[in-house]
Amino acid sequence: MVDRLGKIYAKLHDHFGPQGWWPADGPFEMVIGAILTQNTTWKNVEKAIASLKAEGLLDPMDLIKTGPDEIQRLIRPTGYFRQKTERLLAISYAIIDKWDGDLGNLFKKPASQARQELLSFKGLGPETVDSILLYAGNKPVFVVDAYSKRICERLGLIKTKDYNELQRFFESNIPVDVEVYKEFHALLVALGKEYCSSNEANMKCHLCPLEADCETGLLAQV
DNA sequence: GGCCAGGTCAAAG
DNA sequence: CTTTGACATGGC
Repeated sequence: MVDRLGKIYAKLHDHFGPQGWWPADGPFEMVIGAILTQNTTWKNVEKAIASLKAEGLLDPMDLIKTGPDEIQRLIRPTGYFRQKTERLLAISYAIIDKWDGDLGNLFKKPASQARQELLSFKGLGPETVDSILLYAGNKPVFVVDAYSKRICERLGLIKTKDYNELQRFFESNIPVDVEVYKEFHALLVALGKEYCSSNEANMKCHLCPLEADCETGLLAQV
């Protein structure tokens, strides 16, 4: 399985090229993006981040000085704007009075401890937290999302839908390397967006190895 | 108009 | 322990 995942990674990298994730100007902006992108297209997140940036609010201290109504208005395009505003404010307060104003202090801790601390926030689940650890903290933590689950299922790589089991599957079958983790996750999203929609009718089956005509597919000979 | 998007939580079954 | 509903906007 180590070998198969390695081949999948190589094929995806050949096909899509380097993804350069996460697109963010600094760790705090990355954290904001991780929260805002929950069940939402990145396109809408870009709008919201641009709005926050235009108001000079991409900083925990400036954010908490702003009224919730104003934040809700600025992030409206990302959906769930009331909940997400709460989450942005909660993490901002934590950065200031728990991590002394610097996310770097969180990332100095062992990954497992930082992970537990982040998971204790309401609204920060495993994917959001692991994205933060990997892309903002450069911790070797593999990020599992809806696409990686679906791709694993359709390729018959592993049956479980459990987050922790899927994460363990990837982490124990690819090299422990932050850059590889980042790139692999981003590549799985790229593949998923194009060829592995949740709606099977939208799948481009010529590239899906589970379909009959997939011999020439991207992953067919893996 | 219906379905989906780089999820998460609380309440049921 | 698994399933379901709520949260919400924008694009196709």
